[in-house]
Amino acid sequence: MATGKDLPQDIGSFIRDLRQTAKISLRQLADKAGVSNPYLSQVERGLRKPSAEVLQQLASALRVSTPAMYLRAGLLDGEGAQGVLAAIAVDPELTIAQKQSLTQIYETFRNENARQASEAPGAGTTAAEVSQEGVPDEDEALRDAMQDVAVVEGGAAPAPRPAQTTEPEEKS
Amino acid sequence: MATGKDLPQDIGSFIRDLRQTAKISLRQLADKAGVSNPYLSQVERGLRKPSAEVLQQLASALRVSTPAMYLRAGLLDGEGAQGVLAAIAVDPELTIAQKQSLTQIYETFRNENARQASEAPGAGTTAAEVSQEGVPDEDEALRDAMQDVAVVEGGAAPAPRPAQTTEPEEKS
DNA sequence: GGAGAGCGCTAGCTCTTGCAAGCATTTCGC
DNA sequence: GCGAAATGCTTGCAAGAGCTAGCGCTCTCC
Repeated sequence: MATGKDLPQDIGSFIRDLRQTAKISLRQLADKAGVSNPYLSQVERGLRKPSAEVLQQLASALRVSTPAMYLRAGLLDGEGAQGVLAAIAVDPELTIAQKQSLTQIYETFRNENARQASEAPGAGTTAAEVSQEGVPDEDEALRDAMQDVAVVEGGAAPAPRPAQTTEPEEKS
Repeated sequence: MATGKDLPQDIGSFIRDLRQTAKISLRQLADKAGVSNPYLSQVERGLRKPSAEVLQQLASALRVSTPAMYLRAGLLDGEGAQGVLAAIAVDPELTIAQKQSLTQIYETFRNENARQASEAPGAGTTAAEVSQEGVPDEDEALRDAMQDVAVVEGGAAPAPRPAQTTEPEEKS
Protein backbone atom coordinates (compact mmCIF):
# COMPACT_ATOMS: atom_id res chain seq x y z
CA MET A 1 0.00 0.00 0.00
CA ALA A 2 1.44 3.27 -1.07
CA THR A 3 2.07 5.92 1.51
CA GLY A 4 0.22 9.16 1.44
CA LYS A 5 3.20 10.67 -0.32
CA ASP A 6 2.48 8.56 -3.35
CA LEU A 7 -0.99 9.91 -3.86
CA PRO A 8 -1.51 11.33 -7.30
CA GLN A 9 -2.96 14.42 -5.70
CA ASP A 10 -1.99 15.91 -2.42
CA ILE A 11 -5.14 14.98 -0.60
CA GLY A 12 -3.74 16.16 2.69
CA SER A 13 -3.24 19.70 1.47
CA PHE A 14 -6.66 19.61 -0.07
CA ILE A 15 -8.24 18.65 3.22
CA ARG A 16 -6.24 21.25 5.12
CA ASP A 17 -7.20 23.94 2.65
CA LEU A 18 -10.86 23.06 2.96
CA ARG A 19 -10.60 23.01 6.71
CA GLN A 20 -8.88 26.35 6.89
CA THR A 21 -11.35 27.82 4.48
CA ALA A 22 -14.07 26.64 6.81
CA LYS A 23 -12.12 28.23 9.65
CA ILE A 24 -12.24 25.26 11.97
CA SER A 25 -9.43 23.71 13.93
CA LEU A 26 -7.94 20.37 13.26
CA ARG A 27 -9.57 19.01 16.38
CA GLN A 28 -12.97 20.31 15.45
CA LEU A 29 -12.80 18.68 12.08
CA ALA A 30 -11.49 15.46 13.53
CA ASP A 31 -14.35 15.37 16.00
CA LYS A 32 -16.91 16.12 13.37
CA ALA A 33 -15.50 13.57 11.00
CA GLY A 34 -15.13 10.96 13.71
CA VAL A 35 -11.39 10.45 13.39
CA SER A 36 -8.62 11.18 15.86
CA ASN A 37 -6.96 14.53 15.65
CA PRO A 38 -3.40 13.20 15.58
CA TYR A 39 -4.37 11.01 12.71
CA LEU A 40 -5.98 13.84 10.86
CA SER A 41 -2.82 15.82 11.39
CA GLN A 42 -0.80 13.04 9.85
CA VAL A 43 -3.19 12.82 6.93
CA GLU A 44 -2.97 16.52 6.27
CA ARG A 45 0.82 16.36 6.33
CA GLY A 46 0.86 13.39 4.00
CA LEU A 47 2.22 10.95 6.57
CA ARG A 48 -0.77 8.71 6.37
CA LYS A 49 -3.05 7.76 3.56
CA PRO A 50 -6.68 7.76 4.58
CA SER A 51 -9.05 5.03 3.55
CA ALA A 52 -12.13 5.70 1.49
CA GLU A 53 -14.27 5.54 4.61
CA VAL A 54 -12.23 8.20 6.29
CA LEU A 55 -12.37 10.32 3.16
CA GLN A 56 -16.11 9.87 3.10
CA GLN A 57 -16.38 11.04 6.67
CA LEU A 58 -14.15 14.00 6.01
CA ALA A 59 -16.10 14.90 2.92
CA SER A 60 -19.27 14.91 4.91
CA ALA A 61 -17.75 16.98 7.68
CA LEU A 62 -16.30 19.46 5.22
CA ARG A 63 -19.47 19.58 3.18
CA VAL A 64 -17.77 18.38 0.07
CA SER A 65 -19.24 15.68 -2.08
CA THR A 66 -17.76 12.27 -1.66
CA PRO A 67 -16.97 11.91 -5.36
CA ALA A 68 -15.11 15.18 -5.28
CA MET A 69 -13.05 13.99 -2.37
CA TYR A 70 -12.36 10.66 -4.01
CA LEU A 71 -11.45 12.42 -7.20
CA ARG A 72 -8.84 14.41 -5.39
CA ALA A 73 -7.52 11.30 -3.73
CA GLY A 74 -7.24 9.49 -7.01
CA LEU A 75 -9.93 6.99 -6.12
CA LEU A 76 -12.18 8.17 -8.91
CA ASP A 77 -11.63 9.77 -12.20
CA GLY A 78 -13.95 11.86 -14.30
CA GLU A 79 -14.91 8.76 -16.25
CA GLY A 80 -16.69 10.76 -18.86
CA ALA A 81 -19.99 9.41 -19.98
CA GLN A 82 -20.01 6.59 -17.50
CA GLY A 83 -19.89 8.93 -14.54
CA VAL A 84 -22.65 11.24 -15.62
CA LEU A 85 -24.90 8.52 -16.88
CA ALA A 86 -24.44 6.51 -13.77
CA ALA A 87 -25.23 9.49 -11.60
CA ILE A 88 -28.35 10.26 -13.57
CA ALA A 89 -29.46 6.66 -13.33
CA VAL A 90 -29.27 6.52 -9.56
CA ASP A 91 -30.65 9.95 -8.85
CA PRO A 92 -33.76 9.43 -6.72
CA GLU A 93 -35.06 12.90 -7.48
CA LEU A 94 -35.57 12.40 -11.19
CA THR A 95 -38.43 10.67 -12.91
CA ILE A 96 -37.66 8.04 -15.47
CA ALA A 97 -38.66 10.38 -18.25
CA GLN A 98 -36.40 13.10 -16.93
CA LYS A 99 -33.56 10.66 -16.72
CA GLN A 100 -34.10 9.74 -20.33
CA SER A 101 -34.17 13.38 -21.33
CA LEU A 102 -30.99 14.22 -19.51
CA THR A 103 -29.27 11.18 -20.89
CA GLN A 104 -30.29 12.09 -24.39
CA ILE A 105 -29.13 15.66 -24.05
CA TYR A 106 -25.87 14.50 -22.59
CA GLU A 107 -25.30 12.10 -25.45
CA THR A 108 -26.11 14.85 -27.92
CA PHE A 109 -23.52 17.10 -26.37
CA ARG A 110 -20.92 14.42 -26.47
CA ASN A 111 -21.69 13.63 -30.08
CA GLU A 112 -21.36 17.26 -30.99
CA ASN A 113 -18.06 17.55 -29.24
CA ALA A 114 -16.79 14.42 -30.90
CA ARG A 115 -17.87 15.66 -34.31
CA GLN A 116 -16.36 19.10 -33.84
CA ALA A 117 -13.19 17.65 -32.49
CA SER A 118 -12.83 15.80 -35.78
CA GLU A 119 -13.76 18.95 -37.75
CA ALA A 120 -12.62 22.46 -37.00
CA PRO A 121 -11.68 23.44 -33.49
CA GLY A 122 -14.23 26.09 -32.70
CA ALA A 123 -16.89 27.29 -30.35
CA GLY A 124 -19.34 24.51 -29.63
CA THR A 125 -21.60 26.85 -27.74
CA THR A 126 -24.37 27.36 -30.29
CA ALA A 127 -26.37 24.26 -29.48
CA ALA A 128 -25.29 24.49 -25.91
CA GLU A 129 -27.09 27.80 -25.62
CA VAL A 130 -30.41 26.07 -25.88
CA SER A 131 -30.85 27.06 -22.28
CA GLN A 132 -30.49 30.09 -20.37
CA GLU A 133 -29.41 31.70 -17.13
CA GLY A 134 -26.46 31.50 -14.89
CA VAL A 135 -25.46 28.71 -12.70
CA PRO A 136 -26.74 28.74 -9.14
CA ASP A 137 -24.15 30.11 -6.79
CA GLU A 138 -24.04 27.04 -4.65
CA ASP A 139 -22.32 25.20 -7.46
CA GLU A 140 -19.51 27.66 -7.86
CA ALA A 141 -17.49 26.30 -4.99
CA LEU A 142 -17.91 22.82 -6.31
CA ARG A 143 -16.84 23.86 -9.74
CA ASP A 144 -13.78 25.59 -8.45
CA ALA A 145 -12.80 22.48 -6.60
CA MET A 146 -13.40 20.42 -9.70
CA GLN A 147 -11.45 22.69 -11.98
CA ASP A 148 -8.59 22.46 -9.60
CA VAL A 149 -8.47 18.73 -10.03
CA ALA A 150 -6.52 17.20 -12.85
CA VAL A 151 -8.43 14.52 -14.64
CA VAL A 152 -6.76 11.22 -14.02
CA GLU A 153 -6.87 8.84 -16.90
CA GLY A 154 -8.45 5.59 -15.93
CA GLY A 155 -11.61 3.65 -16.36
CA ALA A 156 -12.70 0.18 -17.05
CA ALA A 157 -10.42 -2.25 -18.78
CA PRO A 158 -11.60 -4.48 -21.59
CA ALA A 159 -13.64 -7.35 -20.30
CA PRO A 160 -11.64 -10.36 -19.30
CA ARG A 161 -12.06 -13.09 -21.86
CA PRO A 162 -13.59 -16.33 -20.69
CA ALA A 163 -10.81 -18.68 -19.78
CA GLN A 164 -9.58 -20.94 -22.55
CA THR A 165 -9.68 -24.46 -21.16
CA THR A 166 -6.61 -25.45 -23.12
CA GLU A 167 -4.61 -22.46 -22.05
CA PRO A 168 -2.04 -23.19 -19.37
CA GLU A 169 -2.47 -20.94 -16.43
CA GLU A 170 0.40 -19.29 -14.63
CA LYS A 171 0.72 -20.49 -11.08
CA SER A 172 0.37 -17.56 -8.69
CA MET B 1 -12.34 -0.63 10.72
CA ALA B 2 -15.21 -2.94 10.09
CA THR B 3 -14.67 -6.37 8.70
CA GLY B 4 -15.98 -7.36 5.33
CA LYS B 5 -18.98 -8.86 7.02
CA ASP B 6 -20.15 -5.42 8.06
CA LEU B 7 -20.38 -4.10 4.55
CA PRO B 8 -23.80 -2.77 3.71
CA GLN B 9 -23.74 -4.78 0.54
CA ASP B 10 -22.07 -8.10 0.07
CA ILE B 11 -19.29 -6.89 -2.13
CA GLY B 12 -17.62 -10.26 -2.12
CA SER B 13 -20.61 -12.00 -3.62
CA PHE B 14 -20.94 -9.21 -6.14
CA ILE B 15 -17.35 -9.69 -7.24
CA ARG B 16 -17.71 -13.46 -7.40
CA ASP B 17 -20.88 -13.16 -9.42
CA LEU B 18 -19.22 -10.85 -11.89
CA ARG B 19 -16.21 -13.13 -12.12
CA GLN B 20 -18.31 -16.19 -12.72
CA THR B 21 -20.39 -14.39 -15.25
CA ALA B 22 -17.18 -13.55 -17.04
CA LYS B 23 -16.22 -17.22 -16.77
CA ILE B 24 -12.74 -16.66 -15.41
CA SER B 25 -11.06 -18.33 -12.51
CA LEU B 26 -10.21 -16.67 -9.27
CA ARG B 27 -6.54 -16.73 -10.21
CA GLN B 28 -7.12 -15.19 -13.57
CA LEU B 29 -9.04 -12.35 -12.07
CA ALA B 30 -6.48 -11.90 -9.32
CA ASP B 31 -3.69 -11.74 -11.89
CA LYS B 32 -5.57 -9.32 -14.06
CA ALA B 33 -6.48 -7.13 -11.14
CA GLY B 34 -3.01 -7.26 -9.65
CA VAL B 35 -3.98 -8.76 -6.31
CA SER B 36 -3.07 -12.10 -4.79
CA ASN B 37 -5.42 -14.95 -5.39
CA PRO B 38 -5.73 -16.03 -1.75
CA TYR B 39 -6.65 -12.50 -0.88
CA LEU B 40 -9.23 -12.35 -3.60
CA SER B 41 -10.66 -15.58 -2.29
CA GLN B 42 -10.94 -14.05 1.15
CA VAL B 43 -12.56 -10.95 -0.27
CA GLU B 44 -15.12 -12.98 -2.17
CA ARG B 45 -15.98 -14.91 0.97
CA GLY B 46 -16.25 -11.78 3.03
CA LEU B 47 -13.24 -12.52 5.21
CA ARG B 48 -11.40 -9.42 4.13
CA LYS B 49 -12.57 -6.01 3.21
CA PRO B 50 -10.86 -4.64 0.17
CA SER B 51 -9.62 -1.10 0.02
CA ALA B 52 -10.85 1.33 -2.57
CA GLU B 53 -7.70 0.82 -4.58
CA VAL B 54 -8.29 -2.89 -4.75
CA LEU B 55 -11.90 -2.31 -5.68
CA GLN B 56 -10.75 0.03 -8.40
CA GLN B 57 -8.42 -2.61 -9.77
CA LEU B 58 -11.11 -5.24 -9.63
CA ALA B 59 -13.57 -2.98 -11.32
CA SER B 60 -11.13 -2.41 -14.12
CA ALA B 61 -10.42 -6.11 -14.46
CA LEU B 62 -14.09 -6.99 -14.44
CA ARG B 63 -14.97 -4.18 -16.79
CA VAL B 64 -17.30 -2.55 -14.31
CA SER B 65 -17.22 1.16 -13.65
CA THR B 66 -15.45 2.20 -10.51
CA PRO B 67 -18.43 4.14 -9.18
CA ALA B 68 -20.62 1.09 -9.61
CA MET B 69 -18.16 -0.98 -7.66
CA TYR B 70 -17.87 1.64 -4.94
CA LEU B 71 -21.62 1.94 -4.83
CA ARG B 72 -21.91 -1.76 -4.17
CA ALA B 73 -19.25 -1.55 -1.50
CA GLY B 74 -20.99 1.31 0.25
CA LEU B 75 -18.26 3.78 -0.55
CA LEU B 76 -20.55 5.89 -2.66
CA ASP B 77 -24.22 6.51 -2.68
CA GLY B 78 -26.52 7.77 -5.36
CA GLU B 79 -26.17 11.17 -3.75
CA GLY B 80 -29.02 12.62 -5.66
CA ALA B 81 -28.34 16.06 -6.97
CA GLN B 82 -24.82 16.12 -5.71
CA GLY B 83 -23.94 13.01 -7.67
CA VAL B 84 -25.23 14.22 -10.98
CA LEU B 85 -23.83 17.69 -10.62
CA ALA B 86 -20.49 16.37 -9.55
CA ALA B 87 -20.40 13.98 -12.46
CA ILE B 88 -21.24 16.70 -14.90
CA ALA B 89 -18.62 18.96 -13.42
CA VAL B 90 -15.81 16.48 -13.83
CA ASP B 91 -16.79 15.17 -17.22
CA PRO B 92 -13.87 15.86 -19.52
CA GLU B 93 -16.00 15.46 -22.61
CA LEU B 94 -18.27 18.39 -21.97
CA THR B 95 -17.56 22.02 -22.61
CA ILE B 96 -18.16 24.50 -19.85
CA ALA B 97 -21.24 25.80 -21.62
CA GLN B 98 -22.64 22.30 -21.98
CA LYS B 99 -22.00 21.65 -18.34
CA GLN B 100 -23.93 24.79 -17.49
CA SER B 101 -26.79 23.75 -19.72
CA LEU B 102 -27.01 20.27 -18.26
CA THR B 103 -26.81 21.61 -14.77
CA GLN B 104 -29.58 24.07 -15.45
CA ILE B 105 -31.81 21.45 -17.00
CA TYR B 106 -31.17 19.14 -14.13
CA GLU B 107 -32.06 21.81 -11.63
CA THR B 108 -35.22 22.59 -13.56
CA PHE B 109 -36.27 18.98 -13.42
CA ARG B 110 -35.66 18.80 -9.74
CA ASN B 111 -37.59 21.99 -9.11
CA GLU B 112 -40.50 20.67 -11.08
CA ASN B 113 -40.50 17.47 -9.15
CA ALA B 114 -40.30 19.31 -5.88
CA ARG B 115 -43.15 21.62 -6.89
CA GLN B 116 -45.38 18.83 -8.05
CA ALA B 117 -44.66 16.81 -5.00
CA SER B 118 -46.03 19.71 -2.96
CA GLU B 119 -49.02 20.13 -5.34
CA ALA B 120 -51.10 17.30 -6.77
CA PRO B 121 -49.49 13.95 -7.34
CA GLY B 122 -49.71 13.65 -11.08
CA ALA B 123 -47.89 13.06 -14.32
CA GLY B 124 -44.80 15.22 -14.38
CA THR B 125 -43.93 14.07 -17.83
CA THR B 126 -45.08 17.05 -19.88
CA ALA B 127 -41.95 19.14 -19.59
CA ALA B 128 -39.88 16.04 -19.38
CA GLU B 129 -41.01 15.10 -22.84
CA VAL B 130 -38.99 17.88 -24.35
CA SER B 131 -36.79 15.16 -25.70
CA GLN B 132 -37.27 11.85 -27.11
CA GLU B 133 -35.90 8.43 -27.86
CA GLY B 134 -34.75 5.48 -25.93
CA VAL B 135 -31.63 4.99 -23.98
CA PRO B 136 -28.64 3.50 -25.78
CA ASP B 137 -28.39 -0.21 -25.19
CA GLU B 138 -24.92 -0.06 -23.71
CA ASP B 139 -26.38 1.60 -20.68
CA GLU B 140 -28.92 -1.07 -19.95
CA ALA B 141 -26.48 -3.32 -18.14
CA LEU B 142 -25.31 -0.40 -16.08
CA ARG B 143 -28.83 0.57 -15.25
CA ASP B 144 -29.67 -2.93 -14.17
CA ALA B 145 -26.71 -2.96 -11.87
CA MET B 146 -27.72 0.39 -10.49
CA GLN B 147 -31.30 -0.60 -9.96
CA ASP B 148 -30.12 -3.60 -8.07
CA VAL B 149 -28.37 -1.39 -5.60
CA ALA B 150 -30.35 0.15 -2.81
CA VAL B 151 -29.79 3.84 -2.55
CA VAL B 152 -27.98 4.51 0.65
CA GLU B 153 -28.97 7.68 2.36
CA GLY B 154 -26.00 9.87 2.83
CA GLY B 155 -24.44 12.94 1.36
CA ALA B 156 -22.80 15.98 2.64
CA ALA B 157 -23.42 17.17 6.13
CA PRO B 158 -24.20 20.80 6.86
CA ALA B 159 -21.08 22.88 6.64
CA PRO B 160 -19.14 23.08 9.83
CA ARG B 161 -19.57 26.48 11.36
CA PRO B 162 -16.50 28.58 11.83
CA ALA B 163 -15.18 27.99 15.27
CA GLN B 164 -16.43 30.34 17.93
CA THR B 165 -13.37 31.66 19.70
CA THR B 166 -15.19 31.74 23.00
CA GLU B 167 -16.56 28.26 22.68
CA PRO B 168 -14.76 25.67 24.78
CA GLU B 169 -13.57 22.80 22.68
CA GLU B 170 -13.78 19.22 23.85
CA LYS B 171 -10.36 17.65 24.25
CA SER B 172 -9.98 14.70 21.93
C1' DG C 1 3.84 35.40 37.53
C1' DG C 2 0.75 30.82 37.31
C1' DA C 3 -3.27 28.17 35.71
C1' DG C 4 -6.18 26.73 32.23
C1' DA C 5 -7.66 26.13 27.54
C1' DG C 6 -6.69 25.41 22.87
C1' DC C 7 -3.65 24.22 19.22
C1' DG C 8 -1.05 20.74 16.38
C1' DC C 9 2.08 17.10 16.82
C1' DT C 10 5.07 12.68 18.60
C1' DA C 11 5.42 8.04 19.91
C1' DG C 12 3.95 3.56 20.77
C1' DC C 13 0.36 0.42 20.25
C1' DT C 14 -3.43 -2.62 18.16
C1' DC C 15 -5.84 -4.20 14.40
C1' DT C 16 -6.62 -4.75 9.49
C1' DT C 17 -5.22 -5.37 4.81
C1' DG C 18 -2.71 -7.77 1.43
C1' DC C 19 0.94 -10.93 0.59
C1' DA C 20 3.82 -15.37 0.00
C1' DA C 21 4.23 -20.17 0.84
C1' DG C 22 1.92 -23.98 0.67
C1' DC C 23 -2.12 -27.34 1.08
C1' DA C 24 -6.23 -30.12 -0.40
C1' DT C 25 -9.27 -31.08 -3.97
C1' DT C 26 -10.73 -31.38 -8.63
C1' DT C 27 -10.00 -31.72 -13.48
C1' DC C 28 -7.61 -33.12 -17.57
C1' DG C 29 -4.59 -35.76 -20.61
C1' DC C 30 -2.08 -39.92 -21.40
C1' DG D 1 -5.35 -45.93 -13.49
C1' DC D 2 -1.51 -42.13 -12.72
C1' DG D 3 0.64 -37.68 -12.96
C1' DA D 4 0.33 -32.92 -13.99
C1' DA D 5 -2.19 -28.84 -14.02
C1' DA D 6 -5.76 -26.01 -12.36
C1' DT D 7 -8.64 -24.48 -8.71
C1' DG D 8 -9.81 -22.38 -4.33
C1' DC D 9 -8.40 -22.11 0.27
C1' DT D 10 -5.34 -21.98 4.93
C1' DT D 11 -1.79 -20.00 7.51
C1' DG D 12 1.52 -16.86 9.19
C1' DC D 13 3.66 -12.58 8.42
C1' DA D 14 4.77 -7.57 7.33
C1' DA D 15 3.30 -3.07 6.44
C1' DG D 16 0.24 0.41 7.11
C1' DA D 17 -4.17 2.60 8.96
C1' DG D 18 -6.01 4.61 12.91
C1' DC D 19 -5.97 5.00 17.84
C1' DT D 20 -4.64 6.59 22.77
C1' DA D 21 -1.69 8.95 25.92
C1' DG D 22 0.77 12.63 26.24
C1' DC D 23 3.98 16.52 24.81
C1' DG D 24 5.35 21.40 23.78
C1' DC D 25 3.74 25.72 22.46
C1' DT D 26 0.69 29.83 22.46
C1' DC D 27 -2.86 32.59 24.23
C1' DT D 28 -6.04 34.36 27.75
C1' DC D 29 -7.41 35.31 32.34
C1' DC D 30 -6.65 36.06 37.25
